[in-house]
Amino acid sequence: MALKEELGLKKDFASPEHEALLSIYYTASIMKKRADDFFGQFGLTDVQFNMMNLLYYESGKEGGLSQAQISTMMLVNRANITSLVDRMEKAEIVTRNAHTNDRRYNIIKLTSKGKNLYTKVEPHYLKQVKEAMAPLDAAELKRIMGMLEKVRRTLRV
Amino acid sequence: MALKEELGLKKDFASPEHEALLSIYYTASIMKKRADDFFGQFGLTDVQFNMMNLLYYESGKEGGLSQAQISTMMLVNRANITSLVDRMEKAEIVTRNAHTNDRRYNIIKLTSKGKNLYTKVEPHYLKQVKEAMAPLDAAELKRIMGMLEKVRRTLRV
DNA sequence: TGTGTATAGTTAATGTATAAACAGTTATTT
DNA sequence: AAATAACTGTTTATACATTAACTATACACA
Repeated sequence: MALKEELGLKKDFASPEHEALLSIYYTASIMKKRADDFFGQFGLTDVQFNMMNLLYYESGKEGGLSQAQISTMMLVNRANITSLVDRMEKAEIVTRNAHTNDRRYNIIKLTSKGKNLYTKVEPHYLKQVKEAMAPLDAAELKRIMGMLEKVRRTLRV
Repeated sequence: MALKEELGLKKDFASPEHEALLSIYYTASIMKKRADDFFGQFGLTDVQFNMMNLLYYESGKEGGLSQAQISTMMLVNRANITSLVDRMEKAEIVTRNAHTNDRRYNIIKLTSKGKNLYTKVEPHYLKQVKEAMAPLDAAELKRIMGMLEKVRRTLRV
């Protein structure tokens, strides 16, 4: 069933370009809903898990990341990170400490509770990801990533 | 530049499936930001324009749509539509009237101001869409839509 | 005829996103 | 050294997303 039917529309899309753009948009929207449902089981949101992933794998020699670094890697405004860290600090998943040399920075780190939760959830998450993308074979995965990269390059200009 | 470099990550993605999923997610996120910037010129958001599009092209014999119909076509919870219509009613873009036969329904219609604004913005929007998707030729557009459709089918189950 | 069920819309609590304005800290420049 | 610029994080106002609980209305059927 094509997007038009999935949304219950009567009118055709204005152009193949429009249909493709909306396909990307709505597919991402459905993926996000599924991810949020999944992470809800563990008391997390998809955004929170994403931040935990960054802290787990991308931490620098400080053993953590600044809020600005996190916002760059998540492609969101840094104002977001303030409240996101607030919530996760309250849940005892991360700590927030001033950088010793440069007091402009907060260094965010996973607590041991946060690390344990991350390693517990990650394998289940990666299994879900494989299942979600199962209809695409290796060549298709490569092709779709290439096409999306070209689109992003155009959008970034 | 691949996604890993775009986000400034050190570690590789866990699998091609994971990278592809995040490619879809982040591409949609960048598209949304661009759309919101674009519609901001006209005092609109992307979500508001999307609703105007539905009212313009998908209205039934009532000459409008119910909030439940709108929420279905936008793939969002109906609770969203209450405040969305509130804001657009305030901006005099739409009207909200009780259905005469079934008073459970609100019928949402574009005002003449809303229609004028829609027809003014639409051609510029469609031009932007063509530009954004220009790096993909007709065959690629078809291919990416087919792949995304397969993914959605798996996610919906 | 009345009772239970389904549907539409609203509200409240919560999470995430933006932009703009601000304070504090550090870097640069003259 | 003092002035300026750049950067980090926070706050506020606004928009949009969810779920759960609620009211009102309509329908189905015993």
